[in-house]
Amino acid sequence: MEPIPSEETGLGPDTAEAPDGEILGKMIRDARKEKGLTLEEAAKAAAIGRSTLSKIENNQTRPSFEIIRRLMQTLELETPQLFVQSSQSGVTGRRDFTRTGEGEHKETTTYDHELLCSELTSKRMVPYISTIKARDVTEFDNWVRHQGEEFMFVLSGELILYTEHYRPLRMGPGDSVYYDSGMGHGCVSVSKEDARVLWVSLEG
Amino acid sequence: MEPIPSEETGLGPDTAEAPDGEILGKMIRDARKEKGLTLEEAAKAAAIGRSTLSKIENNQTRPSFEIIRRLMQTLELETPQLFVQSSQSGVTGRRDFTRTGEGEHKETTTYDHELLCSELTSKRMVPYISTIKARDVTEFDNWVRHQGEEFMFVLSGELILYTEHYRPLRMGPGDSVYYDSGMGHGCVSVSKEDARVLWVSLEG
DNA sequence: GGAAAAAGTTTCCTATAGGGAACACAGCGT
DNA sequence: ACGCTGTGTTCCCTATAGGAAACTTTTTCC
Repeated sequence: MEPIPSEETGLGPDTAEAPDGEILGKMIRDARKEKGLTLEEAAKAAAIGRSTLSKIENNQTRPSFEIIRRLMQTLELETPQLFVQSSQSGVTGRRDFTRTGEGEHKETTTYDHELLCSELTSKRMVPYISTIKARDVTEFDNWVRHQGEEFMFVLSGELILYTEHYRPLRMGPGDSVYYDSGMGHGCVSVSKEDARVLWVSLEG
Repeated sequence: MEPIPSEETGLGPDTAEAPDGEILGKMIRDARKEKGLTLEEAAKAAAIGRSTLSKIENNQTRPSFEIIRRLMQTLELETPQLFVQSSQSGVTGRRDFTRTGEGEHKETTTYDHELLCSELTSKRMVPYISTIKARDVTEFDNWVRHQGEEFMFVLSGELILYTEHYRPLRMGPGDSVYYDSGMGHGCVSVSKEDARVLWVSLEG
């Protein structure tokens, strides 16, 4: 296995071609198979015809919204992924790689943040690793809050997550939490060492 | 103030209810008015007929999925809105904790996915840990693609990320990558052991 | 292997989606 | 009043979605 040269950050070629609706059928078939249903079963559950479903899966028809809606429910498909090919995303056709430890750093008194991508403007999510410095805190005072959603995953150390309206939550490596970042929140490392967490933040 | 939920898992009503015939038209008309478009303008922008749009708004037809998709794009309607009424801003004031290893599992031949939250409907991002099973692959065949953006962080193992239009990218623990998930992509573990990665996916 | 059952596809027909164009109905200015 | 323009609705026709059943393929079981 030959070594593959590392490269990049940012730019890639445009994905000029638009993935057409051919994908819809495949997605539905995959979803059905995933649930282990036959055409008959799925069709019945969705109150549509067996043949109709077959045609949809083979992209031989342009199903009505109503039909798709019913299928979505029975197949428990996540809605937005059905709406392929809209893409107003800034990252279209891009890949942005960050080698461990090489992200841009930003330090405060309690945190050391390492940004895990090279630029932010084209991206909707913001991924970074934070080192939470060990310190003694009795009273938690310094709430952070910013409109949006946030996902946090503990890489190492032990920490306590403070969240408004909730009891403090003690977390260890591998634990994770998803929360409304509009709530006040903040972390304290409770281990002797610093704690490291991966954060992914989504505005809005 | 809301009583604080004592347990940390499972929140959000799972209303997969869809707008029935009556509502769909109204939602679309409202959205169009909101943007200050006339039937003519909206129809043209969505590449559909003026009369068709009129009928849809008056619930005099059962539009095809394709038509609705186009309308959604031009009217910039939030997708789930069309399927789920009620419960907007899903995670507001919520926290959803997952203890390590206790997420819901979903297994395929190449992956073992562990979902890092208890439910998805209220959330915009999807966090999960995937174990990429070690296997021998010469020809990479099975592209995954789904509209949106994705962030991936390698927890352990060595793997190669395949991305359309890019050279394969070899990654190790701590490395991460942010990419357009609409590009075909997929991973292969190149270590003897399985590789583990943290994924955060954002649709749309 | 062969028969039977199950799963999936194709055929056929009817109801209707979708678009063009005619129609209706405002406002607005002269 | 009168056109005139811009907006939304209705009519009409063609293409096709959707379902029942016929047909084909795959799987299962003896």
